[in-house]
Amino acid sequence: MSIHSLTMKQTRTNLSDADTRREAIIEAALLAFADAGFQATPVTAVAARAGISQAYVFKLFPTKEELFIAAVERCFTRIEETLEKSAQTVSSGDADAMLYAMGDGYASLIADRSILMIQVHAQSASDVPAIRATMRGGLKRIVTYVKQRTGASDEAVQRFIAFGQLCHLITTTDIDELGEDWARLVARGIRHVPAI
Amino acid sequence: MSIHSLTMKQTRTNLSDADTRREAIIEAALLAFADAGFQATPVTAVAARAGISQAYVFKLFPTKEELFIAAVERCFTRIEETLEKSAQTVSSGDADAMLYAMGDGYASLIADRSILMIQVHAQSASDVPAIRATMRGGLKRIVTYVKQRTGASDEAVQRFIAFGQLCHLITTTDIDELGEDWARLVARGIRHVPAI
DNA sequence: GCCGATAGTGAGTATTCACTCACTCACCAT
DNA sequence: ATGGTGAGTGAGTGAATACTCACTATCGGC
Repeated sequence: MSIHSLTMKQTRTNLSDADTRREAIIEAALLAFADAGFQATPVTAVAARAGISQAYVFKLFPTKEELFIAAVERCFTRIEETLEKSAQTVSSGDADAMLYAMGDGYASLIADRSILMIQVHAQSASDVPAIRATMRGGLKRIVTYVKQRTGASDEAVQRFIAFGQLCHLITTTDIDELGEDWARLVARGIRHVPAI
Repeated sequence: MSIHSLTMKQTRTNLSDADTRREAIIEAALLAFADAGFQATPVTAVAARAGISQAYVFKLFPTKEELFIAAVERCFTRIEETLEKSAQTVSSGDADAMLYAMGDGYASLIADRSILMIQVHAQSASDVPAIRATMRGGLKRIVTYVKQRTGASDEAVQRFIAFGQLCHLITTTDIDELGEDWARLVARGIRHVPAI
């Protein structure tokens, strides 16, 4: 695929249209699957969002599973980009400050829910081997990246991941919109950047 | 319903009473839904597990949604029971020791995966309002129970919940069966009681 | 023995959806 | 102009499945 686009590059003035379409479809899939999950989202919903016929989606992604996996992979890529951006706002010495900044960055990334929900849905669909493998791969990327980039202790990194998961629980249950004491306890210290 | 079963209690032969069947169905639902989630589990699977016709399952639980919710509720009940049992093994003064014991108890409860997976699936299906409400109710029960019973600080209770969520991630991705460094970092200190 | 009620089911129906296929169209090199 | 290639689609198909209904079986009480 990449070889193909490379060899084509000289003869074509325009970039390959199929790759552009793939992009559009992945972005549409990210949003569509985030809404209702792997099983409950028909690929017609993805196609409609991308403004493309369902048949062509299947030509580019032969199965719904591959389509979903592409969306999950994209989600992890976006998380890494966000963490890196946060890291750059902090001097490279202070591990805790960098972890904190990354936490902030992640909190605002998931403010629009789709990045968060894709992960929750992928976790739920992880009885499908390829999906579980993708989740494992994504987690590995993030953990090793955070550990190396911040140089924080194992405990701190583990805590970082654990509180990320807590964010997911808070959002899926909507408890941050609840005024009750127990809810404030759970959501304490979790930052919110309201979605625009 | 309970009045009825009381008056009927003396007599029985071939047919069982509806409450017994409800019980059997909820237990079957717990296992069946844990396998594949709300959307991907047909209620025929629940019926088959309970050894009952699908039509009768629908007579007792008018919609699949209600059936799933019953399973989720049962899951939270079982968690509470387990936490209480753990609490009783520890003297009532030491909040940290009690939280620790509860963590242990929870870890062995979710060793068989079904209690854990139901929660993950429920989280994923939480765009269904009634399911989200059930999750919120269950979380409320657990948080308020743990806080009151242990008397631990808000921070400690929040951490307890966060690391529970981390357990879910570890299990769904199977990373505890991985020898790699990053995986050990994430799973460090999480206890495992192997399923029998 | 029969009656009223409760337990229980076989055989549907209507719909949704993953995936397929035969086809058209736009473009470009010869 | 022509033929070849890749982008793109309309119209299916077959299987799965949530839910229904008309029906039978079993029971306790009289």
